[in-house]
Amino acid sequence: MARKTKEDASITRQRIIDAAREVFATRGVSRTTLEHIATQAGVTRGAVYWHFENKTQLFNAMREQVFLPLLDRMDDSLLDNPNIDPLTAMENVLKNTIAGLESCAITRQTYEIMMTKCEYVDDLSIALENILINCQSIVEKYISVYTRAQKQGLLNPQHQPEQLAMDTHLFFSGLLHLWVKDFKGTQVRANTNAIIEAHMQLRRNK
Amino acid sequence: MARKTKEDASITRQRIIDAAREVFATRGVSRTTLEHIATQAGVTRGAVYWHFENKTQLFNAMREQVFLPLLDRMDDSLLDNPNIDPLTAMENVLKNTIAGLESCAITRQTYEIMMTKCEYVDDLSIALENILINCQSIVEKYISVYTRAQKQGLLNPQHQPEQLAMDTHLFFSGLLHLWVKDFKGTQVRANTNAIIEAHMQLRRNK
DNA sequence: TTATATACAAACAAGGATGTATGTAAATAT
DNA sequence: ATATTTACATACATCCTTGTTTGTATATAA
Repeated sequence: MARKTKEDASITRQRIIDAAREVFATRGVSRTTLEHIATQAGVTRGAVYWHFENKTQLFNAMREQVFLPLLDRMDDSLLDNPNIDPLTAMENVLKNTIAGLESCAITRQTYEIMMTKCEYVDDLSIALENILINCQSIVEKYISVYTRAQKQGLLNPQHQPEQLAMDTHLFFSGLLHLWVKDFKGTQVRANTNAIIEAHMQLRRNK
Repeated sequence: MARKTKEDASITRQRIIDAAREVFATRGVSRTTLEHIATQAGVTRGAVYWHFENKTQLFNAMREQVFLPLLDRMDDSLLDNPNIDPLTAMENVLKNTIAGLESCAITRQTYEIMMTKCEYVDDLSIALENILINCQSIVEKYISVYTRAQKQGLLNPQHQPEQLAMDTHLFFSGLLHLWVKDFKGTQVRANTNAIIEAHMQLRRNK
């Protein structure tokens, strides 16, 4: 074989990441060998070792491609809409996140891997810590939204933004988990929107 | 070495299960070898293979020791208390489940393994299906509790039992996940009871 | 009391998986 | 035009891990 141009190389790199995601999703991270990934990507292990130090670094690259952009989009939807009411904005964010899972196989596979097909020990436990840190910032965003809603009189007055934010975070975290695990669609996938609407309705001032 | 009596053998079997749980919790299921487990239990792999077909069967035995009794206790607390009001009963069940995690290292380790230290592929994916089935029955129990609460006029009248049940299930599922992952205690472990109380308060008629 | 099944330990065989080292042809720098 | 990287493929050595087989001392049954 011949040496590739820089552009070709970055394509190869991306194909290795895509291959890793696909094999991870079917075999689990631990049972996946670099040989599996290389074959799926149409290269040899030499190429994988050229682009990535080891399986963990490849895993991290795969994860970051999906989760880093995710937080950015959330900022855009939640914070930059002064014309729409905060509770509806939040409802839309939750619905759109699920819609993103439905429409994008890459996102779906990555969530599936992170939730049910990897073990957070040793080097991978850092990924879990990062997820925890993201949770912090998500809850803070929820708080700011509920605070705005409260100021606009949209909230049921006996509830506090901090409590509502944590409740929503736990609710949505549970929803994501069950959505991913319920791949047959019998429990939540069929009526996710109604579930989200009911959750938000609990908060609204009548 | 000598042959043990039946009682001795069942002790050995239990020690292997305990050893498996401990090693699983620190190294993850995949990276744990039967040699690790045997050493931790003070036996050789021969003993492990005598009592269990393979690692998967050992994993299932470990899991069932914690999760089968769990559902029973939930039945007792939720269904057999006609004197206490349903919403308070549910609040107590949620609080007690968390308290059980705090007080019992075996339960805690098992949850940790099931949530962050095993990969649900191949033979282990059956465990995930079982979890899903349990979710179904848990939601049904929640529905019956909320229905009783509704009949007693305890519920905010605009909410329906089915919606509340699913919302509570997702909330508590998320809470369990975050509780387990937040082993440093900065996010939820410190104030779990307040979070549960706030969740139930959202439902109560004023 | 003898035969058999039990509860393991120890030894064996075989197949991966990983990391590294080496080879190499072409792109790119000089 | 030549030298040097680059982007891989190929080959190698090592280390587990697993499953199975064999050995064995002793409960237990008959």
